[in-house]
Amino acid sequence: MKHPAPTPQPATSTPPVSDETLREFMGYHMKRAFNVVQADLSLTLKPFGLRMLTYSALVLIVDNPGLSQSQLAAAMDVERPNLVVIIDALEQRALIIRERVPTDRRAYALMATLAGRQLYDKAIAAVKAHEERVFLDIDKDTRKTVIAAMQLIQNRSFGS
Amino acid sequence: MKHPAPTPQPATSTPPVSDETLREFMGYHMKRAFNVVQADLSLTLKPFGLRMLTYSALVLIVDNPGLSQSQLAAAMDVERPNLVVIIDALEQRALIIRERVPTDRRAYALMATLAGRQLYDKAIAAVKAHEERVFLDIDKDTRKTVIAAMQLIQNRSFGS
DNA sequence: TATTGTTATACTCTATAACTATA
DNA sequence: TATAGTTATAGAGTATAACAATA
Repeated sequence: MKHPAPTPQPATSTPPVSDETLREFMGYHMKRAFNVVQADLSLTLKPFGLRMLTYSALVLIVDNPGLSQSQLAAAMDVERPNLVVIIDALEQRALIIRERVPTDRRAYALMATLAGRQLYDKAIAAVKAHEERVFLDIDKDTRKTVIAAMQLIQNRSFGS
Repeated sequence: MKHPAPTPQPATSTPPVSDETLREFMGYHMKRAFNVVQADLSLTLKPFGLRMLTYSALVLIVDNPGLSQSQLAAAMDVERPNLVVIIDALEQRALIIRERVPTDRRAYALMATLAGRQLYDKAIAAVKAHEERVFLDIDKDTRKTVIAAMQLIQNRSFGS
């Protein structure tokens, strides 16, 4: 992602590149907007040593103490192998612990530590501020409309 | 991305994972929805041997014949080094050509070949069908609202 | 047999530094 | 000196196959 427009354009420049064909596609607008959101979210989480995925995993573990890695992978819509490094990162920083489930010794119960819960609080506050910043120009009703539309896309998800 | 819910859940299963905290964030809904769009777009483009980025590049080159790689990189919001492989892929399939600009022999003028323009037509038709499929449940007014919101996010983009 | 977590692997996307050839 | 394109490289995200331990 690039953040500002780096070239002040001397007014008598080459004609700008037309993206009118792509702008007819809603997916194109979604991608470009999400790039902006994602770039600012990354900057927001960096002081906490978190990335989008480690942040999401931490939040889900705090909110669902004892869940397994398989459950977490399903919730985050990532493959189990990719979750391993995410969990490793959180565990190495002692934000979460892996504890063997006595009734099923294949699985781990994931639980946040006190440090994990404290970081959760701080990170969530920062992400809320980030969203207020990024979505400042979008009024409450529009936000609800957007969220409802995003949920319709997910439900479509190609079972239904 | 996983597409259907793979486990029919025997009704007396473990409680589902709660993502209520994350669901308060619009960025979370944008990401999950875009994942669905992106997964279906990839499947849509695969028969044409295109990925999202090679498709976008092809469209912009057809629509802006003679543009330079720097201009294209700026339009696509990718770094110049990353564009090289994208352009290479299109050129190796003879969908576009690189032609030296006589007035500035550092730059290439990118132009689509006949095959490139023909693939452009087919790919755009397929992507339109893809969007009709994925956004079927979203009515016209809502689509306009969503697109307008996405554009507001991009304009925010952290110069302004 | 099936599932949990893991390793190994590979492909894509992204970002930076440094080079070359031109300007 | 600055820019266009390139190379090399590294970091992330994502996907599949195959394995050990356990069910």
